[in-house]
Amino acid sequence: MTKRKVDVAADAWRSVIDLMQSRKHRFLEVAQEWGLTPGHVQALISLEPENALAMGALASSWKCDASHVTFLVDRLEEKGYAKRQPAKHDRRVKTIVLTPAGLTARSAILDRLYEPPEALLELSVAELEALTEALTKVRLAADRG
Amino acid sequence: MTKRKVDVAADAWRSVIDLMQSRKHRFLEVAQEWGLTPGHVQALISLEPENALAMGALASSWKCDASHVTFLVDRLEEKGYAKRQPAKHDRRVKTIVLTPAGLTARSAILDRLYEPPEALLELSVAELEALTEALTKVRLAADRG
DNA sequence: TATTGTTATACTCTATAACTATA
DNA sequence: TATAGTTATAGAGTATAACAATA
Repeated sequence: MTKRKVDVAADAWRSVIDLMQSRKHRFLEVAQEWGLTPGHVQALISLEPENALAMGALASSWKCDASHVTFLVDRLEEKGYAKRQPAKHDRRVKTIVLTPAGLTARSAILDRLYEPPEALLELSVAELEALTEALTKVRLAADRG
Repeated sequence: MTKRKVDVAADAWRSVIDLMQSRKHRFLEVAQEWGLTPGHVQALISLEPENALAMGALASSWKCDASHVTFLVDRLEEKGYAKRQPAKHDRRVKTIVLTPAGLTARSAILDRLYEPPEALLELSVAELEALTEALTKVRLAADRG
């Protein structure tokens, strides 16, 4: 008896989840290294240098209340990682841009988060390439859907 | 010029992280469906039926303070999903066991969490099997390390 | 006296509601 | 009057410290 594709997919997905679960402390760890809360790390890394957003847009993107965006951005501003920039066309709107220090911190944090587990090196280069290709394909499909 | 293995591994890991990122809302969603906080869901699914632990052991496992374990277990007990069982050998120690309702809830929640994204079906069965095999290998290596 | 777990309390994170400034 | 963001405030979640019961 052969498995149906959905069951094979379920096995594969379960392996992804279980692997992530075993690494879930990493995020908290990185936040502590930088003296930030996990929420502030999440905020900092989602501030894209080439696509500065306004407070309101951040609230939607982060799926939280506008008042909480104020709270998060306040701390990032205190840390010198971001600053509010009133928009030219409408002075109510404030765009959040990363400072040079913020850019540096953000990319250092991303490096730490993307740091692969040692165990990944047990795979061959061919297996690693196949893995990347497969998961990228899935993510692109997910983004479309 | 060919890439070094560590760089290929970094690409692979990044693809895992990015994929998970795109699904991070799922956990919160499931928690809401069950009228639980994410913390309580995390607690419930980590209570293994075949390996009941005491409060103190849960505090280490969950990397939180003992007083917070009290808080979490209180809610699970109120919901009827778990109960405290004073240990025979030392009546200070309380072992937390899942009730029948807790067992049912736990496995239903796990089913929801393990539910694969539609997009995974874009991969062939062979690709899915390779994915599972590779990630399982990594996780086993990580557990050893 | 030392240890397991709880209670009292305070601090952090997050949301809701009232407010200010601009449009 | 409506909208962008902030301030005041209250509710969860989490920790620290003092405590009770048992060892």
